[in-house]
Amino acid sequence: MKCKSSVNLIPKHKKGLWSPDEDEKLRDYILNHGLGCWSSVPINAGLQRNGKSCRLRWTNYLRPGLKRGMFTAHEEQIILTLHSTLGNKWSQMSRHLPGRSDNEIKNHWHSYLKKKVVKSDASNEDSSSVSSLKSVTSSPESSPHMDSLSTAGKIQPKILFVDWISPAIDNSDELSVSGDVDVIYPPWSSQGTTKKEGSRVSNLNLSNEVDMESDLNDLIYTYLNINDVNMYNWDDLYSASTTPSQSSSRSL
DNA sequence: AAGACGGTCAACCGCATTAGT
DNA sequence: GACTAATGCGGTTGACCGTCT
Repeated sequence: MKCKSSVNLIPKHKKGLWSPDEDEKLRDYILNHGLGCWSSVPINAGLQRNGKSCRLRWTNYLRPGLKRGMFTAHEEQIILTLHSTLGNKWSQMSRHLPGRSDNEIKNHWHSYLKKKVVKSDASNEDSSSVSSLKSVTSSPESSPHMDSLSTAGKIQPKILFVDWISPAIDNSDELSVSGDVDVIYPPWSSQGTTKKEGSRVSNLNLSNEVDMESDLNDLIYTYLNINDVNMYNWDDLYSASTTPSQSSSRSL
């Protein structure tokens, strides 16, 4: 945990909005060196920021795979479901919404969803919409997207960031979905760097481990609702995580 | 046209937790 | 076990922008 960095060498830390130049420095540094000690990142990257600020900027804005843009109705439903069971556990929610940062979910909740819920509760306390939401949220495993996922004929995802998979799942090399899925272990992935040495695309044949199924299915269902893959920063992803010949999912 | 107001979002702050010494 | 520093997390702030009056 401790990091032998020369934090004291930093005279003062810049605050406020990030400039494009700063973004580029941070992105270039992480893509080239991977994630290590955040306190040393600004020094090595030539930024007058503290490590905390760099981490936030990376996770909320620069990290490849971030979706950005409007939340879909499905994503909002997931947030409502999770919030009713987890409360204000934004980081836990973000694990169920690949491509969304905890900050993004939190902001969307405070700016929109919270009011929506309040309005809904006030207008129809005994309405079916409220009761249906509560019935959905009584058990995380019984969420509507989980139910519909079990139906046949769904398109399978072709590619997943390892960061989108919970650490619990990633403890095994075998993942519990049917078919082939490309799991990407990019150099910035804390989960992937040690196990896969980064910069690899692993084409995994997935097995049927029941105890892992629900979490991964949840994740995949979310993925299936992504309509426009171009909203992802695929260029950054592939340039950093693969060599051109390895991009088996390039056709996505 | 311009000021007020409200909504959104990026970023900061402070506390809690984790992990090394 | 105590101390210390790094990191994670949630709450809050402030800048910006669009709409309203």
